[in-house]
Amino acid sequence: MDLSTAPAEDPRPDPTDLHLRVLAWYADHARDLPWRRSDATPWGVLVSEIMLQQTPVARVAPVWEEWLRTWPRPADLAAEPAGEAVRAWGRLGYPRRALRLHAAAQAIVEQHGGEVPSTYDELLALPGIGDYTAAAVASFAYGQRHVVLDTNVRRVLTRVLRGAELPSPAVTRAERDLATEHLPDDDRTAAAWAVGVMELGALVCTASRPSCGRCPLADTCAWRAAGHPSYDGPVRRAQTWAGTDRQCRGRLLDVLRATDGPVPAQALVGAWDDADQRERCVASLLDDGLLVRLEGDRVGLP
DNA sequence: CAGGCGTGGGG
DNA sequence: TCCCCAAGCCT
Repeated sequence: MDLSTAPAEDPRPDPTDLHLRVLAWYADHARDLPWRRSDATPWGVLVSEIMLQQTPVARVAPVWEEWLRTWPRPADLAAEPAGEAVRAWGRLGYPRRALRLHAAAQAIVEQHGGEVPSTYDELLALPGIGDYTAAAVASFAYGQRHVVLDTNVRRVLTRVLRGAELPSPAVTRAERDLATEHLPDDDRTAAAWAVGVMELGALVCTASRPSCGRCPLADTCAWRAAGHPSYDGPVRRAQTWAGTDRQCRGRLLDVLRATDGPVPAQALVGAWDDADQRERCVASLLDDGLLVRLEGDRVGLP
């Protein structure tokens, strides 16, 4: 290559080049996920995004299929008691998401005529929908241009553009600015870029053991060029599990999911030995609305 | 804003 | 076995 006529070297890769590489890679390697099919509705996309918050694709897929079969439109879910959503949620984890999705369906019916709203601000106002999910639905379901910053996108951009292994625990202003600078200008390309970078992070540029040999951005990746330096930022405290309220709440709710209707409060005793903790968790589940107390000293799903 | 909130699979 | 998660949100 003749460098004598090349322009001054820009250490940063050309955004358009990144876009083309990611779009081409996605066209060849994207997974055929049900919520990406051409017949998927905005409601289907929204449901998938809520379910995928902290839960792997493999476990979401079958529940999503059944959910959409049962409640193909927001109004179908909104007409049900919230407990039916909690029951159908099964073992996806974080069941408060089921409650919020049900509440979102009701808000969609009451405030948006039963149609999933298309603007970021309207989506953000729905229960259970934060910055990421609002941007994702607006982008994936409605083809709009938004900065979609999930853990996958953050990791890819951090590696390729900043040369670090992992992003900081919380999104910084500089990180968001960087993502914005690299967003394609037009809606269509920006939406394709968002889903493409996410997929690249999920399949190739993974948190552990990334497959740089299969990465379309390998030869422009700052992290790879730097020799894959290890993460040196603040360490997020490892989450304990055994004996926590989270485990206790899960056990308690599992009793209700396993039966059709309400159960005597006494039926929860076998689910957790520590009586104090059990009562505290029952109280918190009641407070969250995941559990309701009924007459005759019984408890049930809402 | 740090901490709470489920679950089951893989290294 | 034990540890680390996996497309965050809310307070």
